[in-house]
Amino acid sequence: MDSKYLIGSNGNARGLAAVFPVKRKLEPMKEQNVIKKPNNYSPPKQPTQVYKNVLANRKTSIEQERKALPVYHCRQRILKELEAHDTLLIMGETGSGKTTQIPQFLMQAGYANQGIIGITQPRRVAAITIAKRVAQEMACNVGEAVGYTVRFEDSTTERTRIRYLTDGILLREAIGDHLLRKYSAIMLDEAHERTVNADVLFGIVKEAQQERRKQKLSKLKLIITSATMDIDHFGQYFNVKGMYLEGRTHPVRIMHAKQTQDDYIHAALVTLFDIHRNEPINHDVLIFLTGQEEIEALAQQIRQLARINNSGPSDVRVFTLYAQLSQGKQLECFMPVPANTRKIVLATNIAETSITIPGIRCVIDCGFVKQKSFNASSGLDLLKTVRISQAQAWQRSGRAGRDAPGKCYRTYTKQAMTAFPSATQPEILRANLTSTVLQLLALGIDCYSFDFIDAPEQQGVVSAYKTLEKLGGIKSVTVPCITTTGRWLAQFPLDPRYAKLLLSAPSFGCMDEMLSLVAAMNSDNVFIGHADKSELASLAHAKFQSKHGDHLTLLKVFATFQKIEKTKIWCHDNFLNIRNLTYARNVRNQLQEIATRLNLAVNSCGDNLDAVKKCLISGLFENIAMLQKEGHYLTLSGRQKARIHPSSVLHGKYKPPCILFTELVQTEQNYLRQVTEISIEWIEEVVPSIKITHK
DNA sequence: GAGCACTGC
Repeated sequence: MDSKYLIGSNGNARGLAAVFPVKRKLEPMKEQNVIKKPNNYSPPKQPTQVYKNVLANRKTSIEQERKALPVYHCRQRILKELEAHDTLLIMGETGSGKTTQIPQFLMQAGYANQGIIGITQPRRVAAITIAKRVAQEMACNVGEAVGYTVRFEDSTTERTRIRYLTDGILLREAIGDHLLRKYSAIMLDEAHERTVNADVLFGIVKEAQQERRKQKLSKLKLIITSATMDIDHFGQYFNVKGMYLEGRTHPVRIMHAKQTQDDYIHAALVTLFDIHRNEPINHDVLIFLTGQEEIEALAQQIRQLARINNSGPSDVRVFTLYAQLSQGKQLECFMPVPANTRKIVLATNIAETSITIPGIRCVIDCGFVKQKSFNASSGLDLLKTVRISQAQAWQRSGRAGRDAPGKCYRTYTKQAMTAFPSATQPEILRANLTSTVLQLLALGIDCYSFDFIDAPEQQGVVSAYKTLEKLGGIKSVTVPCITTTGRWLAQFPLDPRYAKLLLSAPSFGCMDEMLSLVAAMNSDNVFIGHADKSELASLAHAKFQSKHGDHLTLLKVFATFQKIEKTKIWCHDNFLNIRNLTYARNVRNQLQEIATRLNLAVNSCGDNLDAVKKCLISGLFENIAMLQKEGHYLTLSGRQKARIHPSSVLHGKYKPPCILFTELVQTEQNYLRQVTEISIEWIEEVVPSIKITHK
């Protein structure tokens, strides 16, 4: 092996290696943002009877565990601060117990007497598992005093006082009631993740709080919890000072590369084998990489090298971990490995927050991540490998210290890291805003004046308004005003362009088909393409191919899936992703419920599939491209040069003169993903405002 | 003739 990359973990660096222990510094709390004590403050009520019963039933071992949590000792202080201030900002480190304990403190203090306590989470699984844990602590069943609400699943009852929910659900609820009247307290957990939903919620809860004060309604208490990085920003926005909660994690020693590495995969590989030679065999390794292909390739390489080289004292077991992997394969990395074997997990940033693998003592961080961003002027989606942020680097290294002291090897220099952005850019600054803008309008809020913690660029907002105007959802771009159509569009948990497809489908006579297609388009790729089994897979997929293009192919797959009984075997035999198809089924059911509520006729076009294709134009009229004589396509709006993506059924075959596409993505080139042939004449027929200039 | 990170309603 090339020795210039070797890491000497004992400090005698050779090449890449170098030992630079780095301590994470905590910024001292700033006091300038202290809020004044409100004058109309009333002390909370006494504990409810429900809670007294709960206390009586609580098991002592759980009680001991609770007392050991760092947050437990801050109970009085948290309650006191919350009495004095309506908003509380808590910097809670991993393992502080904030998410499970603070809601219980609030309930105990009587905050759940006139309204419930809501805690938002960025992820479904988190909302569910935390609710279950807290129910256990309170010796009740989920759905009694404690419950959760996530999409497709609501465990709460009228008895529920503490409710864990995803931020998306709370945002939906806000559309129904801007003042969030059913809540007496809301905790926005993991605020530093800065999801689009959370960013919008910040503004909404802030306004709800002010408005309730103005209307002399019951108070809305807010607790924002975040990791340490962005705390000043939150402090200024909410006009409060932060409170620090220590965590319970172990120290992680950080090692940076001594020299710049131009091949981070190779650097990771060499580092791994160095760890394997020098570290105790029971220290498991987690390697952060950027994507599926990279992960599978490196996994192969490691397995081979381990076999040939036998370089280490013992064996290795390699696991891969990324979102598209089946549930079963994902769970494999949780299984214990035989003695004298090292567990090596190659993961995307799914292992950064979503999945925690026990036993990890070493992390190798390549310093890159694949990130999606949206360019409003070209309508281009960019999926690029970019540098991670410094915050992300710390998050990754922390994964080595969950169970015991650990080590983190960074395949980039300490110097290089200073050039990394300090925090990941909030998603709202790089997302397509059509959906967000409409949701805000449904709330009666104009995006131009909304109090964003970080306002998106004007251009993105304007282009979102323009799209909404073309969809018939708003009246004017300069002074946007939501229409009845707009209100209907906002009813669907979909991109407004997809929602439009459902609103227009009845008049094309293809609602049944469109419900299925939109549901399927909303789920991730249903086709499984194996590198080693590609011939078998494409043979299986060929059965579903429609000459019209990818949309009707997808529809055929989903329709067959809906009819089949033994879905598991069928999906396996046909190289289809059962998880994504099942998700599509759930989405379809939800969409159909909403359609029924809106009195939309569920009609079917049978074999007249032109109806489906025409209907697609009604929402995706911005996604049309024309074939040029040079052989590439040019998008109608945005005038981008692009080619049909190789994954398309229309790729490499006859090139239709006019196509409709789902997405324009830039990777190495511009690609049109999911395409369908349409007639040029249909465009003006379906959307009269679009004029096609020939040649 | 190339390849898509991660969430969520």
